[in-house]
Amino acid sequence: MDAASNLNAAFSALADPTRRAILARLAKGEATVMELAAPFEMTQPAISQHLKVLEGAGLVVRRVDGTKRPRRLAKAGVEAMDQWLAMLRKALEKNYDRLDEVLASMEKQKRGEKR
Amino acid sequence: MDAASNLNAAFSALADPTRRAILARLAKGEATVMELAAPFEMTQPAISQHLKVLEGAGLVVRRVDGTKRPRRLAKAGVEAMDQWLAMLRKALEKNYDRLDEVLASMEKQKRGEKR
DNA sequence: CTTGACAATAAGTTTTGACTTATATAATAT
DNA sequence: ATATTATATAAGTCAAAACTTATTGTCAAG
Repeated sequence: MDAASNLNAAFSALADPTRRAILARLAKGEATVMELAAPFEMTQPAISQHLKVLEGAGLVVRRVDGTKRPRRLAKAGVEAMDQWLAMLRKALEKNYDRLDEVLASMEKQKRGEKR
Repeated sequence: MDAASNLNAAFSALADPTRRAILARLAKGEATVMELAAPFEMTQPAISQHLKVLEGAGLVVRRVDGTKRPRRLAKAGVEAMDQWLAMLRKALEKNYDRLDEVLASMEKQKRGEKR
């Protein structure tokens, strides 16, 4: 479970639109498998499998409540991706070519911010 | 090219460690295909194919210089992912009441393993 | 103790992805 | 023109992903 494999798992988890939709739903609060499955045309096992992927990526955690297994968002995975993307973002801010630079600073001035 | 398919492409592009390494290299500045291929044991066509994926995701752009086709980072894709992740991050910050965590750890302890 | 609801797992199918080798194109140098 | 360098495309292979249906495990209610 090194950092790279976490990123593999996390980014590839988000590559699937169903899983992004599940996360978006969970961003509103805890939900059971059935609740998560409802909006989709997929079967319940399919959703369970997606959830397994999301858990493996550290993006979601499971709780036990009777026969239910409500899920909620987990910080771990989101933070890992966030940090990696921050690296790219930083590089983009630093390396942009002249044109980008001019355009970017013009944009920023509109908001009263200066780099 | 709607927003969702951009996200599909962008996240799935980042799911591959070779492609993340390519992006990390490009974060240091423009590079040709051969330069990008050098650190890997893969063949040149494999790298060209990875670059095609990255371009499709709007993460990388191509320039023409003689027979060379140097690549550099592009903002578009990074920003799209960034915004999506921001949504999750926000949800996590919002839901980060200690109550959730306390409940979670209580559940965990209560799990007394009865068969 | 049986039943029904909730969820996970198994096994099979079909797409999709990441490579390979071989070949093609395009600009540059000889 | 021909060769060389840089890259792209084509075609095929193999593994992994995303589903499906069928089945199983587990709890809680009657």
